[in-house]
Amino acid sequence: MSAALGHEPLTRSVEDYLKAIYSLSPEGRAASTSDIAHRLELSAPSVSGMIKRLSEQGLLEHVPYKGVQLTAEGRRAALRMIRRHRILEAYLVARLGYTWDAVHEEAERLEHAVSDGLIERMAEALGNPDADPHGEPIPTAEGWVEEVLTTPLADIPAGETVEVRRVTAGDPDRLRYLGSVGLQPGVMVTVLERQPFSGPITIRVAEHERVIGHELAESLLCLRDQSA
Amino acid sequence: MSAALGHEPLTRSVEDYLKAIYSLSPEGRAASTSDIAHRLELSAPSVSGMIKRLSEQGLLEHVPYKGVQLTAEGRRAALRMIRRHRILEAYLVARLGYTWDAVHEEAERLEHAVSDGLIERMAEALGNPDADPHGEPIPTAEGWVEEVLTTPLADIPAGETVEVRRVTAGDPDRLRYLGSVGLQPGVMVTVLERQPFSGPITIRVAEHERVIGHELAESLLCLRDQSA
DNA sequence: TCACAGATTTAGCGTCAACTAATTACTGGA
DNA sequence: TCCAGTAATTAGTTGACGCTAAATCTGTGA
Repeated sequence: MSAALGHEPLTRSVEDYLKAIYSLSPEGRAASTSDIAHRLELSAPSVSGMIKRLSEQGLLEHVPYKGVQLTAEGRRAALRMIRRHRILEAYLVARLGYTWDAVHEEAERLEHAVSDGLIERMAEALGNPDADPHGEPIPTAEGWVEEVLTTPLADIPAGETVEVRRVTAGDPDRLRYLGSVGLQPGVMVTVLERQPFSGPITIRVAEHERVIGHELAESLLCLRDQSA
Repeated sequence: MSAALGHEPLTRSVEDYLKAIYSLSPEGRAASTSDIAHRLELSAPSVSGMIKRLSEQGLLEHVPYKGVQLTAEGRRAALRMIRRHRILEAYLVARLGYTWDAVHEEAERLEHAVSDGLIERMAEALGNPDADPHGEPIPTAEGWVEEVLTTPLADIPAGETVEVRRVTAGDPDRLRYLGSVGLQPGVMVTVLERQPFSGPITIRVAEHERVIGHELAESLLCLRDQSA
C-alpha cells in the first residue's frame, strides 16, 4: 500500500541508509546493524529503529540479530542514489573544475536534491559516461551496473603490468596524493618489487618509480591482462 | 551565543522562511503571519511557531499581532539564498538546456544543498552574471543588490517604447506563453493602445502586434527612457 | 554446557517542524 | 463605544529521526 506504484519520495536519511546498506552487502550477504551504524556515524539503536521502519516500508528484509538485505525495491532506490552521486561527481569534475578529492562531499549533499531530469541532462552533457572520476561504474537509469573483475594493486605479483581501473580511497588527502603521483583510473602501472608482510610496493607509473604503502595499494583496483 | 560569528547552518525550513519574509517586506515594511503562511503554503500556527524560534535566534524582530522584519543577520541569510537561487537558475538555463519556465522548481530544491564554493564556480563559469533568466538581479556574495526603478508594462502610457527588464510571473504556463511571444528581459516593447478598466493592452514586440491582458502586463517590469 | 562479552534490540526521551482546535487580540463599522 | 469578523497566538498532537540507558540475544571458550 505504501509503495504502490511510484515511489512516494524517500527522506534524505532513508536514502543514505539504503546507499550504505547496498555498499555493505555485496553479493546478497547481509549487512549488520553495527556496520551500518559505523558507516553512517550513528548509534546502533538509531539504526535498529530505522531498520524497523524500512522493513515495514518494504525496502529491506530484516532477520533480527542477523542483519538486513535490500529488497528489489530497496536496491533500485539505492542504485538510483549511486547513479546520481556518480553523475554529479563526473559533472562537477568535467564542467566545474572540481578535483577528484573534493567532489565527494558536494555530491553527497546534491544527490538528495537534484531531480531525475537534471541528472539525465548532466549525463547527456557528458556523453553518458560509464564511470565517475574515481573509476566507479555509473549504474544506468534502469538500475544496471557493470561488474568488472578487478584486483587490488596490493595483490599483483611483481613483474606484472596492469591498468588502474578504480580508486576506492575516500579520504581527500589520499586522493590528492595519488593524483599527484599520477595514480588515476586509466593509468598503466608495473609492479617492480613487493616487500613481504604487507610491506611497501615499488611500482613504475608514468616513467617514474614510486614506493607506495600496502594500504594505499589496497585501494587501487586494477585490471589484469586477461590474455595472460 | 547561538549566532556567534559564522552562521551555524540554518535548516531548509528556516532558509525558506527567511527568503519568503524578505520578499514580503519591501522597504522595511513588516510581513504578516498570514502573508508568510500563504506564501509558504503552511498553516498560520506553524508560522507563528517558527517566528518565535527565528526571533529567538536573532534572525528577525517580531511585534506580536503586527508582523515581522528581518534583522541584518536575517537579511544577509535571505540574500544569500536569493543569490544561490538566481545563480542556479542562470546556470541551468545557460549550461544545461533548461527553459526559463522550468528552472524555478529545480533551483528551489538545489539552493538548500549546494555549497558556497559551487555557487561561486557556477557564477564564474557564467562570467558573474548580474541577473537571472527572468531578469531578477543577482545579489553579490557580500549581500548587495542592484535596485533599478522599473514600471509595470500595465502602467506605461500608449505611444511609449520601453525595455522589458524583469518578468515576475512565476507560473510556468505564463512564462512559456510570454517566451513564445518574445516577451523576455532585454526586449523592446512599444505600447500601441490601452483599453480602460484594466483592459487588454496592445503592444508591438519584435515586429509583431500583440494584445495581452492586464494581469500579465503587471508582471512585465520595464525600464522607461530616463531622458524623456 | 554454561557463562560471559559483544552485538542487538527495546524503552524512553528530545528536537524540529508540521498540523487542528481553541483562545485571544485588533479593527472597522453601526 | 461596542461588537463582529478577521488575524494571530497558544495548546496540544503527530511523525521522523536522532540520542542514552537498560534489557536481551548469540556464539564462543572454558
